Amino acid sequence: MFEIKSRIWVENSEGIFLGEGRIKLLKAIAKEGSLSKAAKSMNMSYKKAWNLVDAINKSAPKPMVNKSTGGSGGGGTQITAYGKQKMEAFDKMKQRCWDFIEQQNNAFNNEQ
Amino acid sequence: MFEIKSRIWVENSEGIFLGEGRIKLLKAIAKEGSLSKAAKSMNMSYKKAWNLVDAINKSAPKPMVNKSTGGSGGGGTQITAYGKQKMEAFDKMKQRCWDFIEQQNNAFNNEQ
DNA sequence: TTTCGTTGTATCTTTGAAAACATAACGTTA
DNA sequence: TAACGTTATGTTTTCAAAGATACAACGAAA
Repeated sequence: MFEIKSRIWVENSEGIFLGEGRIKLLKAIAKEGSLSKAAKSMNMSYKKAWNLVDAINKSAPKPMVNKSTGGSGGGGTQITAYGKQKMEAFDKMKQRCWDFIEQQNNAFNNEQ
Repeated sequence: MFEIKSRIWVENSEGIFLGEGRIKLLKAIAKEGSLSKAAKSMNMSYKKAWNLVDAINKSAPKPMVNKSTGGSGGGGTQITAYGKQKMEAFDKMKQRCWDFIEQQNNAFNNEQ
């Protein structure tokens, strides 16, 4: 029995905007309140996480995160309202695609 | 304006069965009649092509290709009837998924 | 002004995948 | 049996991505 798998992401002219890994990181940032803690919670190096957020920023038409350096807690990173909206839009879109692809399993396995 | 991109492939318990690259190679084999010519036509090394076909064989429940070594033309590789059927099934399934994903572009770009 | 936990960068090392290279085995035909 | 163009397989090299390490900059609070 075969199973259809897929990867889905969103691009614009500036490059990749959101993908499954980036969404996972953004969710961790929203939960942890900082990029370094988010990276740690995912067992990802800080540098890799920083590069991902940097790439997101470069392709995003409006800021996805607010970063602050220094201050009482050392700083931190928050997701903007725009960022949250795009994250939700991605998740919904991905789910619709997954649901559709799931239906295709039967078609592929039964096709003569 | 964002664009949704995707990669789609088919697995079973033995590993990856068919993906977009494997389908492209199988089509070249069907056209050329040999693995080495197919690889050359795609600017792919023979070894890489051979490894791909080997992986396909290992996950396929029934033979996808008939290979012969030696003989008049040195041998060759043909796609079996089963192979052709699965290639078509994959292409149709992929097209349905792409059509659906294409529709999601608007939904993602317009979502508030 | 010292401390703290962040963000921001640079550099070096490791690792894994891809490519490049080399060569054996095969079987029909001449 | 020699030649040919395949398939089959092993070895080495190259290269880019990932990871590891180190350290500077920041700014509020004590």
